[in-house]
Amino acid sequence: MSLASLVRKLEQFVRLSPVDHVILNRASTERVRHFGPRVDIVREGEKPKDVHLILSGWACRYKQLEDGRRQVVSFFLPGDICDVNVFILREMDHSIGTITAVSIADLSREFFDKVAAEHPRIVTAFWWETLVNAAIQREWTMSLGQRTALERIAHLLCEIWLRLRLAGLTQGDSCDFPLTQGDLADATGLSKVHVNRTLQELRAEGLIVLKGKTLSVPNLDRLMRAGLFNPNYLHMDHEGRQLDAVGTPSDAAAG
Amino acid sequence: MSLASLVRKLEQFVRLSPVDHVILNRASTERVRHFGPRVDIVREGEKPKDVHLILSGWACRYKQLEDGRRQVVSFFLPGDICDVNVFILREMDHSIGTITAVSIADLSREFFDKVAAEHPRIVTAFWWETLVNAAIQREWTMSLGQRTALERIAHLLCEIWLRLRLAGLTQGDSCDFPLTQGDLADATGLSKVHVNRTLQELRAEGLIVLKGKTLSVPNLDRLMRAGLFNPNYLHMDHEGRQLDAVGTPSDAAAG
DNA sequence: TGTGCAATGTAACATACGTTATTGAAAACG
DNA sequence: CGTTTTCAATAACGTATGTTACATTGCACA
Repeated sequence: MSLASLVRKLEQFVRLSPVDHVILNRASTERVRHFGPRVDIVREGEKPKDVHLILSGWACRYKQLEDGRRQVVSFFLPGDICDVNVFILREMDHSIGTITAVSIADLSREFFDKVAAEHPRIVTAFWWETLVNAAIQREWTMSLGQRTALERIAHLLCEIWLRLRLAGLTQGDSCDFPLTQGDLADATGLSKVHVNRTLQELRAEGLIVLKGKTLSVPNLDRLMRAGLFNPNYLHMDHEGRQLDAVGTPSDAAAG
Repeated sequence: MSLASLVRKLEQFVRLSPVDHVILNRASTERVRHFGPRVDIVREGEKPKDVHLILSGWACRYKQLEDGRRQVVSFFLPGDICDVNVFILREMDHSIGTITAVSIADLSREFFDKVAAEHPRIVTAFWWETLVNAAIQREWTMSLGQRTALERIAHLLCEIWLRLRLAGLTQGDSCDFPLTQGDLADATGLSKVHVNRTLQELRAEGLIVLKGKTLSVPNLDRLMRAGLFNPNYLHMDHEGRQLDAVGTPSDAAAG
């Protein structure tokens, strides 16, 4: 289904050929699996076999300490690829769990070997994906190390917002937002109670409207300022294309 | 000089051919630069041109907020590669600065293109390096989000210790340790004062001896327990090779 | 071989955030 | 359609860590 999100995202960065499209399309329809919400897709310690492409739904990567302390280390949105080439490692150092119901396509080692040999544009696009994911992880390090609770949450919301927008999953100034306050707590290293307090503060300042499972961001600039958010780490611009162009896919693709 | 550390590290994971050795050797002697301590090698916002291989000395990646808050997001030790393929991005989202005097080799885009086309073993080794760096960044997220000050510092020391040992840079139970308490503070998201308090605590419990620029770890197991350290994320084992084999390079290479 | 600056150490005090507990409101479910 | 469970909200209280300030040590360099 939402192979569209992957292609849209990658094409923001590299122009893919018709053949590239066919390859990606085939890979994402061959071995599809479905999961319910709040379920593990992969567990720490397992041998990684395939690379997972999120077709729909939200998931997360998380780690746990012996005593149960849990940290969400990243979120996966539709169009995200879990870890290009993970299968060269012997075992997973983290788990992947769903937030909502999720559909994934399993991408085999053979698929990546073929891509590496025959589809250089896709290789570049996958490297871009890999480098951006690394940059996101660094930015989370920055957030957890230096940002206050309010800045941290504002920053995370900006990041999710921009990533959803790039994947074509925002409607106007709002989007689906299935994360619970507990999820936000696990991702930001805060307690649930403090996440609650902080969300109220963001609401009180009119920076967000968050109700049910919908988030609205009436003024992205203000939210970005509140979170000391600098979008450079998402590397959404390429070859002179500007961040503002996001949201107008036809223009962007033409660039 | 310390191309040895890179090769030793990579060979822990993939057996490289004699030709691979020649290629790496040439790349790491062609364009070498030297820097003093506490100096920037690359600055946020610049266009990435080359990939940097650390030949000797310690460096770090760091980010800064507008108001000056600074976070070290990773350390580079001899044999580390800064970011395979960064040059596909338009601009750096972080800076790289030296801790000690540092020598680096600049690896060009052409070098990576050539490797990609002709040296599959090196490609695999570079992917391993990339995946391990990602795993380290996730583990830092875990540390900053969930570990207490003492756990955080103990964990970081274990990580550095194992990475140095893999690079062949430990002597018995001690190693060079040029990080100041300020560096540790920037890396762990703690204040300098609290880093000082916490180091005293680690010393008092006999977990570390840290004096001048030398660190000794009399009992790695105990330090690992104090930091809730699980070495799996460093992916130092491969094809049945065990972590214990680290430190006996000839055996390891024979595996 | 001082002399200056950076790094370390210590103390007193401040605070952002955590913990525990309870309640109400939605969802999920049988 | 009630029942159960999860999620959100709020309050009272506790604490790990931050801040400011200053003293001490150690090392680079003149």
